[in-house]
Amino acid sequence: MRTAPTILHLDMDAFFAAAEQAAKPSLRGKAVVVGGLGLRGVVSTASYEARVFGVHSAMPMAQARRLAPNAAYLTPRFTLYKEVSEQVMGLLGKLSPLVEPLSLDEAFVDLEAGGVAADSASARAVGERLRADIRAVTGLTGSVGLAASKMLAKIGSERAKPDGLVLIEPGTERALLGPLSVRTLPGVGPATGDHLRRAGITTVEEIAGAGQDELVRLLGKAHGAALHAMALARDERPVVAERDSKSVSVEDTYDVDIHDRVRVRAELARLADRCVGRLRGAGRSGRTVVIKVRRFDFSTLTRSETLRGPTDDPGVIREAAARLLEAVDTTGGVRLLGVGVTGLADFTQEDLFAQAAGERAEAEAAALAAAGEAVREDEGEARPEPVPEERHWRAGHDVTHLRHGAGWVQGSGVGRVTVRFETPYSEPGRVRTFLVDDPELTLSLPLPLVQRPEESDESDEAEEAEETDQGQEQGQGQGHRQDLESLQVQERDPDRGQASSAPAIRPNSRSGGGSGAAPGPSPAAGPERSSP
DNA sequence: TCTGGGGTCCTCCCGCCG
DNA sequence: TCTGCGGCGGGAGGACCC
Repeated sequence: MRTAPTILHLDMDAFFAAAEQAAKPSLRGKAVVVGGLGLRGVVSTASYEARVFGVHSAMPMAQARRLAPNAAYLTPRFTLYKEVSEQVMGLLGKLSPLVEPLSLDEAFVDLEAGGVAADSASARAVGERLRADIRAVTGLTGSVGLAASKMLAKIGSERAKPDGLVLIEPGTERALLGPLSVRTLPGVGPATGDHLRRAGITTVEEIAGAGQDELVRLLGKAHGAALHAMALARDERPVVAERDSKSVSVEDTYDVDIHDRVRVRAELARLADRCVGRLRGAGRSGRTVVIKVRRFDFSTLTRSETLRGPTDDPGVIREAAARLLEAVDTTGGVRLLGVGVTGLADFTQEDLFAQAAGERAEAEAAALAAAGEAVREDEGEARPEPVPEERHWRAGHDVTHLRHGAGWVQGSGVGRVTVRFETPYSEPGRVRTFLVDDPELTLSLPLPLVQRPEESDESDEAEEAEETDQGQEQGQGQGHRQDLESLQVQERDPDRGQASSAPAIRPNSRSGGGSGAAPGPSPAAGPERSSP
């Protein structure tokens, strides 16, 4: 048990939403909600301004829209978040060789392994410097918790939010934890919380008082014992820098339930191919194939099959998934399908054969590899993507217009796309509306949130890059050019602008696509949010 | 109101085997 | 030959986390 607060937990504040606000000057200080905009989407992150209305993570998007109709609704831009995350993780890496990322916006750092003196003043100084560095490098704020264990460091950062630092002095842990809700402890979710409540246990000190035997009786061996230890502030889990993943899976929720069995089979095959793509991308293979089916009534079932050896062969995984589906009743419709692989290895059954059987088998393995390549080419064809990805005007995504410069998609629908022209370094910009197949409009890469001095002429470069893409874009756009005569370029006052209120039309039926709602300014949000 | 996607870990059950 | 038992792997589901 450590006696000094040498474990640091960093949690970026409302990460996705904050990154969007940094990228889009017109959204700063406004309610911003990032998540799936499809019919069955949920909220990934809500800005603090949106939380005032009761919007929070994991809430159904439809409910969020009712609570905060004037918020800006954006689809996630993982490219941007990953870039910012890498910058942040880079800063953490300077503190210690022992950094355990939990997600894009959260990590533990073992300061002791980084040679930081084991006293509160040193830890606090490191934490404050980190927060300043994060702000300077990314323009965003993060909250820091410092304590002698992971659990307490995490509780610390939670209490520090937003934009703060909390150090839990060794010796004060029990007093701090005691009155807190059982839900504060990691591993206590809605079900366990209910379970404990029915047993008359609602606070951490009541867990501690109940005794380990009672906890084990209530929750089972592993969970009960772990929870009792946590309640006594005992948490010896080390910071682990690298972890091999143990499974790879992909899943899709459909806007409308699928009833057609043939379509279910086709979707499952498509998911199997995507899963193999991810598996191969990670250089892994797997032995157990799992399918997941969520039915119309939200009941979820999984079926799995363990193969004789690990494989990354799309044909094998597709066939296994198809076999597993045969045992599942899908009458009534399915809302979600998934394919996963567990029992991961760094070699395949084919590799083993090759090793064991010498040259002849090696030749076979080569043939198999060639077959794999062929299938990979098939994957592209098999994917039903009649509309090129580039022409999906997803709310929040960056675009460049030949004449108007850099901006982002504010919304789209009925053949129009509304763009606000501004960059992370500009003043709030103006809004203009174009036809969705306007050849002068192209998707572009996210700009860094903080302008680096040597990149001051970056926007020019970005425009040049987009111009190179222009030819392709035009070619792709020819097929579905329509109602050119109705082209209208609408200009709006940047402060009062409201994007088209036309009904949302999703350019493609798969989740993740979609038209954004108009992120008009939300008058109620402003005054209620005092800047930190 | 209507519930994403990608994971991890745990528990329970069952059949097989010695 | 039958039965009981423990270990183990596989399969299914639940809970939780970000």
